Amino acid sequence: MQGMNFKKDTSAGYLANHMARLFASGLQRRIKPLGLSPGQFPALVALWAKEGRTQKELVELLDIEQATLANTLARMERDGLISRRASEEDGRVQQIFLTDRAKSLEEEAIGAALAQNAEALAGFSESERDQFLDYMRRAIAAMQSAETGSAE
Amino acid sequence: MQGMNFKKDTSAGYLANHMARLFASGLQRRIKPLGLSPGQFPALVALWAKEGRTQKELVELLDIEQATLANTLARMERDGLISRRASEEDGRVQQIFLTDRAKSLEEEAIGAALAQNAEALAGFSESERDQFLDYMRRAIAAMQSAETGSAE
DNA sequence: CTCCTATATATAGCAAGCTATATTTATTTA
DNA sequence: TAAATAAATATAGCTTGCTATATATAGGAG
Repeated sequence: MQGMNFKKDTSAGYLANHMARLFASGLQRRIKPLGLSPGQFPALVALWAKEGRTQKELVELLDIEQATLANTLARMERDGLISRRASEEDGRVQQIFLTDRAKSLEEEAIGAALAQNAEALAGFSESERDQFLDYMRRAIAAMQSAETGSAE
Repeated sequence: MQGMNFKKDTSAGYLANHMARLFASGLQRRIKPLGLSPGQFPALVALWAKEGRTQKELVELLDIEQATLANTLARMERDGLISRRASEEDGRVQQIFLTDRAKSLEEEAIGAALAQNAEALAGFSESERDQFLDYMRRAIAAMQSAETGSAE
C-alpha cells in the first residue's frame, strides 16, 4: 500500500506541535529582554501566587515531570530568580522563594504572556476563542484519560 | 499590583504546550515498538511520499529549522532509517533515501499517528474536529505573520 | 584565475521535555 | 532499635527544538 493518506496540515498532532512552538518562540521573544525564558513561566506564575512552595507542591500544580522541574528550578536559581531554604522539620524538603528581581517582573511578564495569547487569537471572536480553549481542554482530557486508561 | 489574573487553564499558550506534549508522548508510546520517535515523523512522511529529496527540500517542506533537521537526520541515519548519497553535480548536496526498514514501517507508523489523533479527538463530532483544526491553522497563521510582521 | 558572495550542510551550545535511576532523609515494621 | 520502605530531590542520559556560527563547495565579478 503506497502513499497512505497523511497530510501534515490535517493532522491534529502536527498542528498542535507547530502551534505550541510558535507560542513558545513568540513568548520567548517577548520575555527574553526581562531575562526570562518560557519554561520558567509556569513555576513563576505559581510562585507569584504563593511563595514558599516545595518542589513537590509545584509538580502537583504544573503539568510537568519532577525531573523537568528540578532542572528548571536549578536554572532559575542560577539566573537569580529563586532561592531555596531547607525545611527544618524535614531534611528532604526545600521551600522555594522568589528573589526581588523575580517579584519585580510579575507585571511585565504576565503582560507579555497575555500579549502573546492575544496575538495568536487576534482573528478570533470571543466565542471562537472560548470554544478553542474548550477544544484544547477536551483533547488534553481525552489524552490524559487514555494515558491512565484501561486495556487497549 | 499583586495577584495579576493569569490562570494556566485559560491561557491558550499553556494549553497548546500541554496538548502538544500529550500528542508527542502518546505518539511515542505507539511508535517506540517500531523503533521510531516522534521527531522523525515529519521527515519520514515527506520521504515516504518521495525519496531522494535533499535536506534543503525537506526544510522547505517541514516547519522546522535547518539545524534541527540536520540533527534529526543524523539520528535517523544512525538508527538505520535513511542513507545519504552525495550528488555528483553539486558537492554540497546530498540526496536522502529510505532504508528498506524505514519503507516497511510506513503503514504501521501512519496508523499509529492516525490512532493518536483519533484518541485526542475521540469526543469530537466531525464538525467540531474540522473547526478545531481550522482554529489551530488560524492561530498558526496569526503567529507566523506576526513573526515576519511590521512595526509593533 | 582570484576574490567575493551565496548556498548547503554541519556543529556548538543551550532550553525544556522525558524516562530511569541515584541519593538522602523519614517513617514503618519486624 | 535495625532493617525495610517510602518520600523528596537530584542526576544521567536522551530527544527535539532553537540561535548562532563554522565549513565546504559553487558561482559570479573583475
